[in-house]
Amino acid sequence: MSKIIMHIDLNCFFARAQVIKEPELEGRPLIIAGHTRRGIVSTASYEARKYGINSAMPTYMALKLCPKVVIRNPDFKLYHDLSSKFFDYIRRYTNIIEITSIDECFADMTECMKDCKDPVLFLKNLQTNLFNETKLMCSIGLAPTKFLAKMASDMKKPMGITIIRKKDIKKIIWPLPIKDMFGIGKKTYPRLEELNIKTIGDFALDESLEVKKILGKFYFVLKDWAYGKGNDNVVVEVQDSKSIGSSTTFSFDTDDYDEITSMIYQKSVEITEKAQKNGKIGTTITLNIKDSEFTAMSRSITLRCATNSLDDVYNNALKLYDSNFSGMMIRLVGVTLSNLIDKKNFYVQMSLFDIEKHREECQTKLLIDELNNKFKKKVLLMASDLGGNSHED
DNA sequence: TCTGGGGTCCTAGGACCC
DNA sequence: TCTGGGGTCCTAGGACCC
Repeated sequence: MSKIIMHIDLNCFFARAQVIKEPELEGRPLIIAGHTRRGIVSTASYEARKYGINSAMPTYMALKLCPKVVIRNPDFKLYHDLSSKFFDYIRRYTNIIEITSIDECFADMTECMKDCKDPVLFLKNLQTNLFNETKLMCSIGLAPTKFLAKMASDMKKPMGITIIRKKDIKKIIWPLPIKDMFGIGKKTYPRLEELNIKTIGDFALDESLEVKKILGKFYFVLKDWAYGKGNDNVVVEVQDSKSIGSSTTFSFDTDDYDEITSMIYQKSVEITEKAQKNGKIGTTITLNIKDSEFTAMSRSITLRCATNSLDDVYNNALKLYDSNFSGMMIRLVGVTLSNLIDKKNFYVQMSLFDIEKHREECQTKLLIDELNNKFKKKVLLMASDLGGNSHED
């Protein structure tokens, strides 16, 4: 017996949220965008899209296409509040919901729709009631797997409802262009098209080694998806974040040491404050750089002891900058803390030996190399204590 | 006036250990 | 003696998603 999985996605969420806040913007071309030299469009209202404006387009280009477009900066507090209302609303139907981003989720509707005679009417009511209560618009997909539900919700916007049954896969999913398949992005689809894979159906039927090579182990996942055999397990638990990062693009590329390092400091402050607030510590500090040619680079260091102290993060990020990128013209700089664990689990992750010998260092800014050297010496000492027996394979 | 910012996951190569 | 093989961790880059 297959499950009934719903995917529900808020239509132009950021733009819609702005209209809810400023109702006089209803019906006008509106973009949520950074209004700076290098700003880009985050979301465009349907009225703005009529002018050819799209997400990820530079703001100046949007202005060129539609000089009277209304521009608003993102308001994440507003989005967060509306997003909570949205998920609370869905929970009235089922508690089995998996939140995949601020404006979309999967819901396992198997129980709540098991005796439903008219699923379209049921979903229409869900959609209309959400609109009446919150003024949020959504598109809904219903299918036996998460992949199919996601594809279904994408098919009609705004306020669409699409149901895909297993027997309809070849009719509804297979004719879609391969670039519309979830998981196939702008780098991969041209390569597949070159191999004559133009639609999802072409991919489903293809057996060639070249395609396998392009997709790696993802190939088998996608293949399952295309045949309706994908994952139908809606996972409720919020998974712990694995990294916390922050980056900024300079208005003008720069090689100014003070400007760059003070930005690295600022980024370090942001991520350590967030980590501290969330009770997270991490071992790996990464410095992200984009140069004038838009080439992304990164350098990282993994510490012996997890940390979220500003000193640790900033000093290591600075060291990575000094030794790799100093003097280079830079467009963007970012700092990321990863390999995160909960601070309360910290001591579980370390042996007693580590803690006793290095309690002090772990809380300050001792680097992995220094620690490693100490460990090596200690290990050698221990080995000689044991009579110097060493194992050879 | 060309191209934001927050993430996740995968890959490939190297170091190191046994 | 021209030199295995498995496992783990780390690094850097890349693709994708919202």
